[in-house]
Amino acid sequence: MPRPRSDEKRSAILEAATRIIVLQGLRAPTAGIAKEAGVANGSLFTYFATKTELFNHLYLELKAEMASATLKHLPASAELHEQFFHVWRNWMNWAVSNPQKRRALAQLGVSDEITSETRAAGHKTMAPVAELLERGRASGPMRKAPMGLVLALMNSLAEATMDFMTQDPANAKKHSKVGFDALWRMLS
Amino acid sequence: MPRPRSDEKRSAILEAATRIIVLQGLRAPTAGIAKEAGVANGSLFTYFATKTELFNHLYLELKAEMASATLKHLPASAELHEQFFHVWRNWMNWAVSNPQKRRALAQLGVSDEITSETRAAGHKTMAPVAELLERGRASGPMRKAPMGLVLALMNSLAEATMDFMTQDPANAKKHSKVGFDALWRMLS
DNA sequence: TGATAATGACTGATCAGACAGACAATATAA
DNA sequence: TTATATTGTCTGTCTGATCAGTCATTATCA
Repeated sequence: MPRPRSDEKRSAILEAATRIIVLQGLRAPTAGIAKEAGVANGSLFTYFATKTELFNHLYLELKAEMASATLKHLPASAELHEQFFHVWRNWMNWAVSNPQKRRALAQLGVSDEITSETRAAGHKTMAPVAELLERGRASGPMRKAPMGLVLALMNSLAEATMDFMTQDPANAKKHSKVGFDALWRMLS
Repeated sequence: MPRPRSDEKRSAILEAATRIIVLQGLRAPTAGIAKEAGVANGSLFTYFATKTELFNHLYLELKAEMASATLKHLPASAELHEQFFHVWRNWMNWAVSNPQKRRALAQLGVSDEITSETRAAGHKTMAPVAELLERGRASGPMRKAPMGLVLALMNSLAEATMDFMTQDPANAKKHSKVGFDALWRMLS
């Protein structure tokens, strides 16, 4: 039997890619990613057949991690407003605590190297948040608006709030509150 | 006098760049942009010293055009709500009527080839909208929130609404209304 | 004719991915 | 147990393709 394919190296490559993407963008040479991961240039291609495949895996991994953090300890039986705020706070906390991962995710999300399948899979991970939103608007002024639009509006508020928190971390908590209140006013 | 450097060719290059960026992204070869503009690839560099300079000029040009369209026929003496809605409608109309320019602008906006000077100049063109927003929030629940955050939130709602309108043009007008009402609820 | 604009073949640099062999880990045979 | 064969992973040098920008030459004006 040969040496087993190491999951640690796989992770090392994904983490290295995150760091390098933040510093150099998606145009960064694969050689740099491999070096940062402490792996030979050619080895990278034994884990991911192409650069594009690496990017797609990284996108999904980051998206899934974000969703997982966002949904942690969701109080299933609480008031909707409280559930929503819990999710929002988790979401914002993840963003401020992981600015690099978020930056990389943003770059990947804009790139056309990410396939629509990967995007779809990524959206799926946030489905529980969409459900929450669905309940939130059901009785409010947006009850007749298309769900897709409402989702897009919420997402955009979240992203804008995260940007602002990251840029001014000292007042992050206040900004998070402002963002959430804005969202809630929008919904009800 | 020598032959004057043609403004028409300059514009042709900028328009060609817009089209090519939409189709191929910012990595598109300059040769392709030159060809699309009906100009030799070397000539491109008599108008713009580097690819980066071309991108910066294009960014500003597009931003300025958007601002100009947005502020057209602003009814200076009307109610704030009406002024605001007027601006919003112009803004959304420009976006739906110029999806390519908007796409190109989005790609440029995310790129790190655009300098902070260029960005600052771009923001300046939308300053009147910022003023309007300033008045809009002055009496509402966001009166104590940082202006930068309020601006970012408005922008994010606008972008999300534009995306949705572009994606479903048949109902663009309805979506525009939903977006604006959401913004207004957020502000007051 | 003198001055600048325009041209397009060319170059030097860059990089994704290929490839041929090295190596670690086991399996088998005596 | 020791020696050898077999396996698939890992390596890092190499290559073919790509592209931004150059430059010697030509075209176009006053």
